[in-house]
Amino acid sequence: MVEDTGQRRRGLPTIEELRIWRDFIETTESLRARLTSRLQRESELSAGDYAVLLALNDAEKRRLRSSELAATIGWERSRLSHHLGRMERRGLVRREECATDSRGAEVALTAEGAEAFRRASIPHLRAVRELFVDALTPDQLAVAGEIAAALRTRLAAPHDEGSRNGTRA
Amino acid sequence: MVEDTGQRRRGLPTIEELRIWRDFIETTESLRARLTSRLQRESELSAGDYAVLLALNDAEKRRLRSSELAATIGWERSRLSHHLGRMERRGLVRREECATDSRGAEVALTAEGAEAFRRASIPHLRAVRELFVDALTPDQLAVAGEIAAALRTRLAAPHDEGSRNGTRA
DNA sequence: ATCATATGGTTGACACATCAATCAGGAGGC
DNA sequence: GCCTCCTGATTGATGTGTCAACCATATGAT
Repeated sequence: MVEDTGQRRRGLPTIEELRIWRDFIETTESLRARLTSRLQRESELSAGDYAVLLALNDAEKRRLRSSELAATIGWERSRLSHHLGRMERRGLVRREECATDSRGAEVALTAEGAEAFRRASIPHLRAVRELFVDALTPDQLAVAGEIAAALRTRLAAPHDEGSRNGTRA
Repeated sequence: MVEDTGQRRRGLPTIEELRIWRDFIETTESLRARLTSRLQRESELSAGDYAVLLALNDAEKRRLRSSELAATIGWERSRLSHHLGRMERRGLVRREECATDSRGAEVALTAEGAEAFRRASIPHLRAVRELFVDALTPDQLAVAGEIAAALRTRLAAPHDEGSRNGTRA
């Protein structure tokens, strides 16, 4: 752990650090892909659909202003707009105009959307447990939380703008 | 840590476990997004471009059979084919027919592609260091490696097929 | 009231990912 | 040789993500 066969410290990761990085990012990526493909197979919902339905389902009266929804799930408005278009076509949500601000749109969960979410929810959570929670020791799980917090802090730090994104389970 | 305010253990994650999961997946997702947007800004390359260029650059004679390339970076052949089409249009790679198997294609790094990779590489690695390696304590980094290994093992286990995916740094 | 500007949201263009279908060329059996 | 089956790779359709441009309404200054 002191050898440093790689670069002689010039702001670049060592070989070992790089190995960990690649392992880490590829694995989380595979995990995400696996979970979404499973969700898709079992419930005909994409990860995006699930995030939207979850947020709406948790909301008062199962409806949200479009921009609040975007903020909740951490999406750009444009992305949300496109996605809502597709979901609306499938009957999962409905867009209605907002009483208090005529520019605004309210997004409402349809009965069909609520039902789809209900059906998807348990199996999805079970999958999260199987593929993530149960794969780790309690210690590892705790450190996973720490790591997320540390990375998030660094991402939030000034210095490098251009952030965006985030996906919900 | 023993309270378990949530579900009464029925294969579902507890509230706390779910919180960690969401933190974890959202954060890694943001990290990935940030790195790719930075790569894009600094080098006009997407994460996919980088993965392809890296693999080719490491290869003997800077060329690979299409399917070997796919295996190296863990992509489906179809995804790679589409991506190579776009990269070829930009002059980063060249597709040539394979001498030993006339179905096959060989993908070769162009001078332009090699140059683009060279320019992108250092800043990208520096970004990995800043946003990942340096954000973590040595212990956390080590555990990150363990976590990746544990998750990977679970993903590789039989039981749930439908995997695919993986991205390289 | 009028005008500049900010805000909420949509749109279009394009890159990217996944799936199913396709197609050409190898490989083995006969 | 010839037929079947397998394999390497491409294609098209569709869903998804990002960016920049856009439109309409709200808001605040004057």
